[in-house]
Amino acid sequence: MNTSSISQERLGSTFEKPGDDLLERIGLGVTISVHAGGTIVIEGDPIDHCFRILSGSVHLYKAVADGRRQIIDFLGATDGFGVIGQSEHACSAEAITDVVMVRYPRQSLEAAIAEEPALGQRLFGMACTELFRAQQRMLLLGRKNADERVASFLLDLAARQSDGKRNGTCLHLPMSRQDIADHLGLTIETVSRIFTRFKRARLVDLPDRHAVVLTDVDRLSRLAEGGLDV
Amino acid sequence: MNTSSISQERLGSTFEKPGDDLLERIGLGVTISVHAGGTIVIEGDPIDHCFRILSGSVHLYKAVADGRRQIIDFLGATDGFGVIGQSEHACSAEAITDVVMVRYPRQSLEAAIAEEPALGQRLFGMACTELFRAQQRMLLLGRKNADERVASFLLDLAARQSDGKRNGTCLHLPMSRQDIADHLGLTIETVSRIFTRFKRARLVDLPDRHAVVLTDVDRLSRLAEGGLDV
DNA sequence: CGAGCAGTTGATGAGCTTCAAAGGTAGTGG
DNA sequence: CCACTACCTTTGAAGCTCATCAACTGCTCG
Repeated sequence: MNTSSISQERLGSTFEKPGDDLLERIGLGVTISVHAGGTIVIEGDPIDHCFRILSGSVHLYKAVADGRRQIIDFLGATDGFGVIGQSEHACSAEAITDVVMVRYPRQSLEAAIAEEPALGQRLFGMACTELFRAQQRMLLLGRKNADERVASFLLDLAARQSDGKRNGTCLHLPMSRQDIADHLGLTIETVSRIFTRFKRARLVDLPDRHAVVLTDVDRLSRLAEGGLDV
Repeated sequence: MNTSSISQERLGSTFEKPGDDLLERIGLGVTISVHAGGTIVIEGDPIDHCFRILSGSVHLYKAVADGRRQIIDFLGATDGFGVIGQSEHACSAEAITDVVMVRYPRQSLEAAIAEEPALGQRLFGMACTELFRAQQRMLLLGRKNADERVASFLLDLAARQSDGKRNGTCLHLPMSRQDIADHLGLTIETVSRIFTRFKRARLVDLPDRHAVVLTDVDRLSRLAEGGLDV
């Protein structure tokens, strides 16, 4: 796996979100670069480090022996993974694009938490948010049809990425159609067909393969909840 | 909702698992009884209390407007729910059987955590375990077929309920077939058919509707991972 | 310019759902 | 104690959604 190159630099002040000063103050992170397609951790690895993304996109996934995989989540700048409180990584992590991130030795992080309870609370909050998202997605995977899944996916992306879900919002999709399929429990063909159908129905616009413009958020929302057909 | 009756008693010493002494020591719980079928909390309710089950079974679920629902998890004795760190309950909770549980006022619990960091760490650990289970189930819902889902479900139950997955282990299923279906993203008919097929294939025995005896854990395990047909 | 990969589109089919009905089980009241 | 009722579960037949297989398009990069 020669896709990752480690550059031993002290963490600068690249963080933006509230609470990040906590992580910054510790000053124990090391920045790492991983090229697109590179593997960061593998499911079952012992958790020696936690990661925090500075730029680029990552996906977390679980796989079955015969090649099927389920993408658990897509992560972007300021997101972290490697939940301490477990001994092994529950998911594999792979870079979708070139990625720069900070790596924290697990033990140092745990020591920092012991000294600074607010940091522990923040990590607890992050775990709760992840849990909430996971539960949403169980509903999606267990009980929504293909159209509802794709609509939900787009709205979820919008909620996380831009400042709100408004008509005209342009989403950046760093991941491939296959990634989206593996996230939604569908096949690449089904995802592709639904994208074009959504476009014909003027729900979205597709300027290029990595961009989606939401043109009718209202109908998309109703569609995501099962109250509409296309 | 006249299904719940509150009996104001101080919490005794009914806990068993490690770490429970922490909760016990606080001494702020109030025991509550809920009859089978009774609703405990509804998705979206503000989180005023956290709960811990003493006896009986509960399920957590999320619903879509048109009646579809996804059961997020089944809970039994010593399990808790009502994750603090969120403002609203992410799921509804309903009693499957008559249930006795302890109710903790959220604020008191948060105060207790501030005084006793070990308690916070324990809750953090519980959230991480739930997250891990949620991720497992996303793989199940997104990428496993019906047979694999049912096999995985039985093995998961076995791992939680008894002391290990051995041939001859007898599982108690307090929930209905409909509940199982809503947990696995299937219909009640499909679940029923698979149960009888598993029985014919001598993977399990079904003495009555609320009991399953695992008669071939090996094959069941291979089946759950997709390495086998029935 | 051509090779190769990602995505789209079409035709067919499998797996699960839906609809329908019978069989069991538990709970109720005479 | 037994019959009656209501619900849960099982079983069967038909239908639909999405997967699979296959061919084609278009973009990217050497």
